[in-house]
Amino acid sequence: MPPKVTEEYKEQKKKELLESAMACFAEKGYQSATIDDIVAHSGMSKGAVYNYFKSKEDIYLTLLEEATKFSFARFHQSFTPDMSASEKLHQLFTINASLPFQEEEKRKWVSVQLEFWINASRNPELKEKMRERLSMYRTFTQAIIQEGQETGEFRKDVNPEVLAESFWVLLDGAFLHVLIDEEAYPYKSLFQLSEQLILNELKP
Amino acid sequence: MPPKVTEEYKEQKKKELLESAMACFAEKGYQSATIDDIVAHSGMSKGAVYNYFKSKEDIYLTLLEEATKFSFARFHQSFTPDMSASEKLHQLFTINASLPFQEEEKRKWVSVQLEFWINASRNPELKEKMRERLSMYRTFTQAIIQEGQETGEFRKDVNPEVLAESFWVLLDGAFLHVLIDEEAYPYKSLFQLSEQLILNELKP
Amino acid sequence: MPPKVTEEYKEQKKKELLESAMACFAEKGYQSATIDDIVAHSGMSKGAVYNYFKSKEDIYLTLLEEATKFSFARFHQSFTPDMSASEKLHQLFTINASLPFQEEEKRKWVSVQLEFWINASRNPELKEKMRERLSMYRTFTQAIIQEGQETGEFRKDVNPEVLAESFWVLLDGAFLHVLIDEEAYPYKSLFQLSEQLILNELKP
Amino acid sequence: MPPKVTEEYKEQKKKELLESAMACFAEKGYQSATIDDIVAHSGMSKGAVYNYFKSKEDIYLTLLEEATKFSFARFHQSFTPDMSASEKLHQLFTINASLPFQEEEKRKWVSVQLEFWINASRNPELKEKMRERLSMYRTFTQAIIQEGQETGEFRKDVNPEVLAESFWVLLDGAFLHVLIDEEAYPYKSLFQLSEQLILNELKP
DNA sequence: CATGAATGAGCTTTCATTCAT
DNA sequence: CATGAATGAAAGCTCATTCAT
Repeated sequence: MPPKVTEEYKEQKKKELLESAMACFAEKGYQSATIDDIVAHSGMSKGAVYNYFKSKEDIYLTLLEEATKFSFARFHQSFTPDMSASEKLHQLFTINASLPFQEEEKRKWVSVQLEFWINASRNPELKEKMRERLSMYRTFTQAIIQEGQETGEFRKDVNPEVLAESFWVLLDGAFLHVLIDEEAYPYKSLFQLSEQLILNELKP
Repeated sequence: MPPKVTEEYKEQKKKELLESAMACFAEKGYQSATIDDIVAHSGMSKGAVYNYFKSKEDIYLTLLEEATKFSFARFHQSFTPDMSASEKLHQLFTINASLPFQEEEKRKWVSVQLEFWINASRNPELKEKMRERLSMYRTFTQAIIQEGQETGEFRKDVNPEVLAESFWVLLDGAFLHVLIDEEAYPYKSLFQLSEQLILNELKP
Repeated sequence: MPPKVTEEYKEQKKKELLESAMACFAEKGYQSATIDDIVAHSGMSKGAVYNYFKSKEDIYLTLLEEATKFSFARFHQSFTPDMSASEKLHQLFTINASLPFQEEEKRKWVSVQLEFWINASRNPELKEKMRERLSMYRTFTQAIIQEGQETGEFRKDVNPEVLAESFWVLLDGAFLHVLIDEEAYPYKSLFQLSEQLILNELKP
Repeated sequence: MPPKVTEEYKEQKKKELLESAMACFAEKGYQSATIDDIVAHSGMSKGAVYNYFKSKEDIYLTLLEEATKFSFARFHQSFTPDMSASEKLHQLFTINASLPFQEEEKRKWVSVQLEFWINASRNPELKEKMRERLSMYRTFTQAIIQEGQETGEFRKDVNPEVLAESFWVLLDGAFLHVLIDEEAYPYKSLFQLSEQLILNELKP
């Protein structure tokens, strides 16, 4: 006889908890958000939290892990086999540029993500994880650029790695600014210019 | 050494405290760094801290305030009247690009700064302060660009505000990446490319 | 003994805590008594105190609130429908006069009560609460006097409000003196005289 | 050569300090008023406080000591050799009844006095001092009553000690009530009634 | 004597985690 | 598995007192 509680049930609970955690972390920050906040937001009991996660940090880490997976999945999903390199690059920009504006929840996500980034810079283990993650993103973009260089879409005398890095530097920097200035500044035009800066450098 | 201590003495003490605070905030983050950490680092007593600052938050805010002042002073100092707009822009890049590599202390500073940025995004009052600060930086850079456009150094069909914003997005984004990747990635080349991306857009 | 504890269990805990708090406040005064004192006296943990009350002040206020309720309940209980006004007045004297001598705990209560009174005089909000409380006591006694005046037991040319006030002034003043002189001075005779002073004024 | 600083100068300084201390104790209470409050109020330095008094408690005790002296001096001063016992009693009532209404400062004095009373009830040493003080006041009043009994002004079958005690119980109780109700309640009439209650008992 | 910066024990309160039921 | 009361280490901050100048 299998356990009373199915695996899906448990996954569902974990997911609910993660969503509540994100809302709380987004609102108050990782340190300031309390387990009680998460409990209140999720409607579950305090014990339940510790049945599904072994610590507050565990929740945080799981949250970030899931997000990276989800983010990459979205990149791959949005590509079709017949896309050119510049179309892919444009797609990548579009996905990310639209991110913080779409939904409230997504916008919150940005602050949790960036806060984690800062925290990681102070913890060797997290730092290493973050480094790998950055490397994945960079490699992914670098591959697109190289593909474009091979097909002749892009100039060949551009260092694809450094430009890939610049691509994410521009996006991450923009996220940072959006956090403070979301209503005040016309970020749409910034994202357009960013794309243009990258493409300027690539077009033959 | 109590009675009628000179004003400089007190300024010096405050400065020492601020330096200790920065070291602690840099190492553990604002929330995790404790007053006792600052006390231990500075060698002063707990009471002394509260003789000079009224709360932990006060220390934090003072730290950031001083830094902004210092940062702007440095910009202005590094300019000479005979510089062209592109020389000024180059100078601005150089100052900032070299920042996180020079000294350990300066590098720590970046993490404190960025952490404050995230915190500000969750606190309306701080957010407003940060917005003003961003605006100052943007306006400052925008003026240089416009100056270049007037002298004919730069193309006139570029929106100076958006490009000024891009300038700082690139720098702040780079700071974010440096935090995680300072040894692993050749940031010199990134900063060079960043400058080139901006100048590409500007040169006639 | 955590999950789904009965409401009575929680009430019991609160009551225990309040009793410990009163013992501590009585011994050292509100300001000087520490949460640790209450913790030590109650045998609970420091956290437990904050599970049941939100602050030291909350404990204090609850303590006083409960006491006023209890005190009034006792007045009403001790009255029977067939009592004359002077019997009621006598009863009121008896209840209060016996109060500080009966039990150690009750005697302590007097000092906590009077300390609160002084504190209230320095805090507009508490002052207002206290004023209402005094007014309740006065009105209650005034009604008895008026009842006696209507039945002809008491003289009609006495201001019932002022005499009701005098009644409590005598009692509260006596409590004050008892605090200092409980063994040294024959308070029984004082309370007898007090009653006589009031009745002298009332008897036709 | 005598010390630069005359004895009067020092007495003056002490007096100033005591006045500031009383203002602070009256406003916040003994525990909550800080040495810094007194320093701020007096305009002196923190060191000065400790030059003239050895501790905060010392200030408090001196304050009370001085007050008792002053209070008794005032009683004696207000009596003339040709006064009858009932005139003296009336005088005593008048002095005390007018006390808390006259000046703001005097009114504050009442709260400091009563707070000390409560504190004394928790400290054997202070309690003993207070007991002596009460005894002095009682004996003083008792002497007047006995004087009246001897001259035939007052009834002889009244216990002068208990009535003297009642006299002060009424006054101290009234002070307590005034603290809370100073504007709301017509205390003049209460004091009048109080006097009448005492005289009723005494007149032949 | 005067000064006021320095001290540090001690205070209230918070909160991640545990575990008896 | 679920619950939520219990725990106590640790945090920020206060303030009476000291003492070098």
